[in-house]
Amino acid sequence: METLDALEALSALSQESRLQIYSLLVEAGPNGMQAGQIATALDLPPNTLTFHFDRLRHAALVTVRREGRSMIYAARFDTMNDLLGYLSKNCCGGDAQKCAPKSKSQKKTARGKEAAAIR
Amino acid sequence: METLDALEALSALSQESRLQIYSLLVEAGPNGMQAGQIATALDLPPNTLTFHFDRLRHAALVTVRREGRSMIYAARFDTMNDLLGYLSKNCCGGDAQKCAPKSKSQKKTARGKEAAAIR
DNA sequence: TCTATAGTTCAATAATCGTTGAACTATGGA
DNA sequence: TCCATAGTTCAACGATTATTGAACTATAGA
Repeated sequence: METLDALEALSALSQESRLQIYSLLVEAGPNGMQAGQIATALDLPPNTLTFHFDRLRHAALVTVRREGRSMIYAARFDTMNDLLGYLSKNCCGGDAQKCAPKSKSQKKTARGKEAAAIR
Repeated sequence: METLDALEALSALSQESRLQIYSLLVEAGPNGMQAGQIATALDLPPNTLTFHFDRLRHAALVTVRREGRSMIYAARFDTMNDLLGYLSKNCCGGDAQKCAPKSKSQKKTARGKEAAAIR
């Protein structure tokens, strides 16, 4: 995944309503969910919802298909997987240890340092 | 990690300059980097840089300490690790398979479906 | 003490983003 | 064909965000 794609995905997910929408769609699984169901669940007006869906769609985080009168949105798990890969690669360097949770003894040392640092 | 913390981290990383800053800091490792070095590397004025550092700091993605006249910023790997955990848990559901890359045969089927769907 | 270096703070501005209301399109059923 | 349901489009508005210039604070060295 390229930096610009990651940036679009991060932007799409960095908004409360959209993160909620996306979470619902992930729970719903590959079959997706009707737009109206999401509107009800999150109490969002239909035009606002369309706006957010568009952003998620442009970030390749969801797909849509029509089914009768309903639009069915579904999460694109492949993109989330790519994003996780990007963040792990570009934000943890080659060294996976850097991102790994610290062991207890290491944690203690780290805490001491952190306490001294300005946050 | 709570949803609101994840949202703050995602917002902090969803901006080009900040993602670049964070990447540099990750490369630099636990010892961090002088603010001035980052300013030079990314060609950003000092006040703009301070603004972005503040957002990264509030999202708990970096720490600062003073060293003589320089401010040394460093990535907080623990937070990135928490964010990856959050995204995996809340965005991949209990079923890690959902986020896992598809096998070749599955990919083919999936492509057919995707082609029919409106993006 | 004086000066240079390294960043921060603050107010102003421009750009982007999210929400809303009103009008519109698409589909299904009577 | 007419009506109801399900969403989309578009323009307008307010809120948030990023950038900039100018003034300021903190530290080091002469």
